[in-house]
Amino acid sequence: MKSDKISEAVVRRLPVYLRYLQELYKREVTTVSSQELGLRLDLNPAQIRKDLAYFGDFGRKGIGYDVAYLIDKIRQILKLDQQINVALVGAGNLGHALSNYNRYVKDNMKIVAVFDSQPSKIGSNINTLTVQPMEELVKTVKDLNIRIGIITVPDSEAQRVADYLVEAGVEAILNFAPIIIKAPAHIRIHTADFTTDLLSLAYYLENEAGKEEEEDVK
Amino acid sequence: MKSDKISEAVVRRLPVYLRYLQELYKREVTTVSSQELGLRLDLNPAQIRKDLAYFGDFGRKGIGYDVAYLIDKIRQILKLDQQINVALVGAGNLGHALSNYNRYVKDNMKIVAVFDSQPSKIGSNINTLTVQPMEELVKTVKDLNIRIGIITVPDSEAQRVADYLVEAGVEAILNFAPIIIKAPAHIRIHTADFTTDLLSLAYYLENEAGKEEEEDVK
DNA sequence: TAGATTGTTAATCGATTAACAATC
DNA sequence: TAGATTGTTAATCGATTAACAATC
Repeated sequence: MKSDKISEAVVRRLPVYLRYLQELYKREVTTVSSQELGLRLDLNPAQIRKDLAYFGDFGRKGIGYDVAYLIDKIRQILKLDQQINVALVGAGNLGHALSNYNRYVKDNMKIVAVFDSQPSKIGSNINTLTVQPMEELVKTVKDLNIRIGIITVPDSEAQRVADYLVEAGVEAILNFAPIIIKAPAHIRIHTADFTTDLLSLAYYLENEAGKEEEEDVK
Repeated sequence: MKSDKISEAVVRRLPVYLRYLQELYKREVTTVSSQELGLRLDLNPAQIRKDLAYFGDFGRKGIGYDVAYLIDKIRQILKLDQQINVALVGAGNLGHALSNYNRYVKDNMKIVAVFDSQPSKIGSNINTLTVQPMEELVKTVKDLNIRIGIITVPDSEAQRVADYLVEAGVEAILNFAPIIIKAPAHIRIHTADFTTDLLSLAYYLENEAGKEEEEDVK
């Protein structure tokens, strides 16, 4: 077991492991090897073993990993052994889509409040939650011990919403607006920007037949 | 100018550059340095210069980059100088959210068809598009020259939908289902999995005060 | 000319992978 | 015991950053 600083790449693979382990658990598979995990998750088995070894000796030589035990351990590492309350800011289509994930997430992460600035949205219901006005954000975040904020507002509002969330004491932000948000260093920000994913896909398309690229001659 | 194989990391930064350049263009800024770009985008200026230099000598020493010219060049690199047709499979909330992005995307990437397997959804309208049954996917993709597919169906259907898309001749897939999809090597797949983003955020939260971690003694 | 900034090489840093002793 | 598989070290690979000559 080591205790270096864990790299972000490692941390981002943990939820991937967790998800597949949960699937195995449902299928009543009790043991799994790094080999099998790697095959299914398109990862190098050595990498998986190394990732897990950062946090402890979870496996058994000659046997593999106990599925239930490893699930427990990863949930502890990710701090998902306690309920983590989340605020969703922006009650548009994307906000709706995200709030639906509440039911799937058996992972103790729960959206407990939804905010929007549009008067037409305020007071309406999303699943079991009522959309609150932005003015209540700071108070509600404090009252409900909300620790993570999700931003699904238009780009132009994203930075302002981030500032509110920080003011309210949130520790981390998941930002869906395709802009770089600035916040104090102790706030963890992940940007979930699918326009980047989509546009970068285009690079890998075949060039259309018949289309000559004249300027590449040089 | 080089012509090595360009790494994925580089390609994924191109849309980020493009977006900010477009913002500068709208603000009628004509020239920008790697310094300024780096500051705004939280990237090392040397990295930005290097990224761009893979594709050509776009800047001018002592001056910087011409905004309009660089926008043009990046759009060419990303093949966004031609219209790229996209199919959306899954007309749920997430699908709705994505289809809205059509209007923002002045980038020639356009969702031109929407599919779903649920009878209740088929025939309904999303913006200007009518939801089609899955059975029409292969034919429509061919007829409309659709080159990219976006998957926003439940996990359990995602692999099957991917298979359809591949059969129909799509060249790339953006997958929102949190599973690893298998496809032939020539198909480019990007996974946009925000549950991973969200769960990994939890790792960076402070440990709750008063909570002793007994098992870390060892 | 002096100041600014690129394009590019070399140095550094970090992440992935291979290999294997330990051991179930 | 023989086979399997971990945990970990060493080797490799790749990406980022620093530095600077070229030049606008």
